[in-house]
Formats: sequence, structure tokens, C-alpha cells
Amino acid sequence: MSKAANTRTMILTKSFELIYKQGYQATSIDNILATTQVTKGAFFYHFKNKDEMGLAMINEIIFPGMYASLVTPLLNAKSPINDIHEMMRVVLLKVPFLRAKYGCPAVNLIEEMSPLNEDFKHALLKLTDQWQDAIKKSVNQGKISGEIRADVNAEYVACFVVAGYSGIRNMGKAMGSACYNIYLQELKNYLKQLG
Amino acid sequence: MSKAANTRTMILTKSFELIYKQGYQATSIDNILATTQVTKGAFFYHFKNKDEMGLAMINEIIFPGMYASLVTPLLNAKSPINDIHEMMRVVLLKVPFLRAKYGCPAVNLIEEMSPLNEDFKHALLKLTDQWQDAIKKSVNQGKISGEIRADVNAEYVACFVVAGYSGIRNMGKAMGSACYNIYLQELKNYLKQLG
DNA sequence: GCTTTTAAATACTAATTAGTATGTAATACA
DNA sequence: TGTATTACATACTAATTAGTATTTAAAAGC
Repeated sequence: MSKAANTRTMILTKSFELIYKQGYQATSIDNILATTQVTKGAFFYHFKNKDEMGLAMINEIIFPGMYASLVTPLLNAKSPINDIHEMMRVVLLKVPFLRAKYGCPAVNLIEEMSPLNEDFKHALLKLTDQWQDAIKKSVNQGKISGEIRADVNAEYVACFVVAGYSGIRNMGKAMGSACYNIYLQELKNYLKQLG
Repeated sequence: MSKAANTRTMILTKSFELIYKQGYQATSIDNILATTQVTKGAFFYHFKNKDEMGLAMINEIIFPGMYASLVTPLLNAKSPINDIHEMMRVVLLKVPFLRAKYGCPAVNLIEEMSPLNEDFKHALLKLTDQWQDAIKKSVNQGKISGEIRADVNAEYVACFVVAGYSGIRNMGKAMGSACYNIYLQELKNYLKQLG
């Protein structure tokens, strides 16, 4: 990677860390410059303004990072009940750069920024859509294999699971990671009921 | 109500509306003053600073408003499966001052402010705690009446329901209220499985 | 090797921010 | 009726904000 590309990536990854912990609006450009040791000239050479950096961060850091944890594990799913639950367990308890007290970076940004920035909203919706789609396909696969009842609405299940994740991430911010295990238990009960 | 108490209440209710729509940090004191027609002197006479106003808004506007919709309907619950579902239906589809695109004011504030302000976090946790407690009591009541299986963990159910609400409110911000009906359908499936 | 383009450093600006200092009506109370 | 106290109004300040203008160094292309 060239030196220029390096500073660009560095700005994005450090900005991600700060924004993940503090929120987008609470993270000032000066704050980013102080922690990256990058000068203002360099920052505005690589990004037209703060929002353009934020959008790049969503597309280049958050999207691929979350996609790998949320969508990829479902792509060759064999048993939706186990696979969806296991995907959720890993995301909540195992992914190292996610911390209960800071929630989920994608969920946080939807909450904070979707009323304020249409571009952010659409970029984050893309992730949600693809995750829901992967869950839906997994459930439909389960209907074919017979693990899932034929009358189950795969799209509804996907919506419910995504909403549940988003919600438990929010709860975890105020109550800590203890609620994650509770959620996983009840998610299992919900999923079992689909069979 | 005295004139002074009137301006105080007016500041809180208008601040609530602005903060509900824009978020806490995106709502400046000047923004509040402009929409209330209250002067800066009046504002800082009633509140030591912005955060003290925010805390008063949580305790005096958000808490009682949400309590009436979330907790009160469950206090004399007869059938948890129906009552919890109906409570959720009313909250999502009927409460007039809540709009899908703005989410839930309590959920929004937990998301935005719980990492930044301990007082906000605790004030909002109080609401969550009491809501979970009401759900738990309702489920335990159902276990006595026989509507709910004896092996169901009421606390887990409460956690799962609260997380689901929080999550679907977040989804609704980006996707609109269509997902509310889907969520309600799947919530019903989850609740039925408890019996 | 010279020139052009890329990448970045420095110094500035205009707007907005929360909050203060001070002054003045209105109200309560003695 | 005089006097506190309450409830505001106005004008200011210091810090922070995103963003710009200008200069300079590094690299690439010829």
C-alpha cells in the first residue's frame, strides 16, 4: 500500500474506533487529527468533508467488517436453526473488536445518523438488507430440507432476527453483556418453534 | 401552574420534541431558545446547564410518557400472551406522539448518550428495569394461571421482549413502519410458544 | 534533471457552541 | 408600601467547530 493510501486507511480505522466509542457527532475532526497525528491538510486532502469521511468509513470499514460476521457465516448454511443461532453467538460474544458497552457500530450509526444524513442511512441499509436476505435464504433452505415448517414466512423471520440483534446491542450498552446470553437462549426458543 | 413553572415545562416539552427528532447533541440550546422564544437568561435560570435540562426531560417527560404506554397496561394483566402483544401493538402503532422515522425517544437516548453521560444512562435504565419487571410479573402470573409453561424463565422473556422492541424501533427509523407489523406477527409466534 | 502532480503541513476564518455577567422587571412578603 | 426574592432579558466571552487558503515537500513522469 502506498504511503498516501496508508494515511487514508489510518484515518478511517482510527475514526472508526473513535466514532464507535463516542458516536459520530461527538467525534470532532480535531479529535481524529489528535489521535492519528495526521494534519488537517492531510485530512482534507483525502476527504472533502467530515461526512464524506464518515461515508467512506461505513463503506470501507463497517460494511466489510460486519458483513464477514453477519452474512458470510450464513452463505453455505446447512441448518438455519443452528446456523443463525451460532452466527449470533459469535457476533455477540466472540468478535474481538466489538464491545458490549459500545454496542454495534452499524446499529449505533443508524440510530444516531439516519434522521440526519440520507447517505449514511442508505449505506447502512445496504448492510441490513443483505443480512436479512442471507437469513431469509437460509430459512428457505431449511424449508426445502424440512427443518423449517412450510408455513413459516422467511422474510418475517429475517426481520425479527435483525431487530432482535439491534435491540440486544442497544440493551447491552446500558446493561452490559450479561443480557447477551439471555437473548441467545430466547432466540433459540424462537428458532426452535420454526421447526 | 405558575408562570415560572409554565416556562420550565414549556422548555422541557419543546426540548423533548427537538431532541426526539434530531438527537440530543444535534439539538443546541440556541436551537431550543429559538423554537421556545425563551431567552437564554430564562433557560439558565431554570437549568444549571444543558445536561441538567436533559436529565429533567428524561425524568419528567420521557419516563412518565413511556411508563404509561409500556408499564401501566401490564399492571393488571390477565393473559400475558395477549396483554404483552397488545401493549406492543399499541406502543408501535397507536401512541400518537411516536413516529416510526424518529424511533423511540428512550431508545434513541440510550443509544446516543449512555456512553457519554452516566446520569442519563441510569435514568433511562430505571424505565427499562420497570418495564422488564412488569413483563416478568405478567409472565409469572401466566405461569400461575396455567397459560404459560412452568419451565419458562420470566426474566429471560422480559429481556427478549424489551430487546425486540428496542430493535424494531431502530429498524423502523431507516425502513419505516412496515416492519412493525412483521415484528408483531413474529412476536406473537414467540409468545405463543411460551404456552 | 526538470516539471508536474500528489500529498501534506501551517495558519487562518467564520460560525456555532455552552455558559456567564449584569441588569431589570415582576411577584411575594413583611 | 417598601423590600427582598424570583424570574427573566441582553450582551458578552472563551472554546470549539468544520472548513479554507497558502505554502511546502515528496514522487512520478518525461
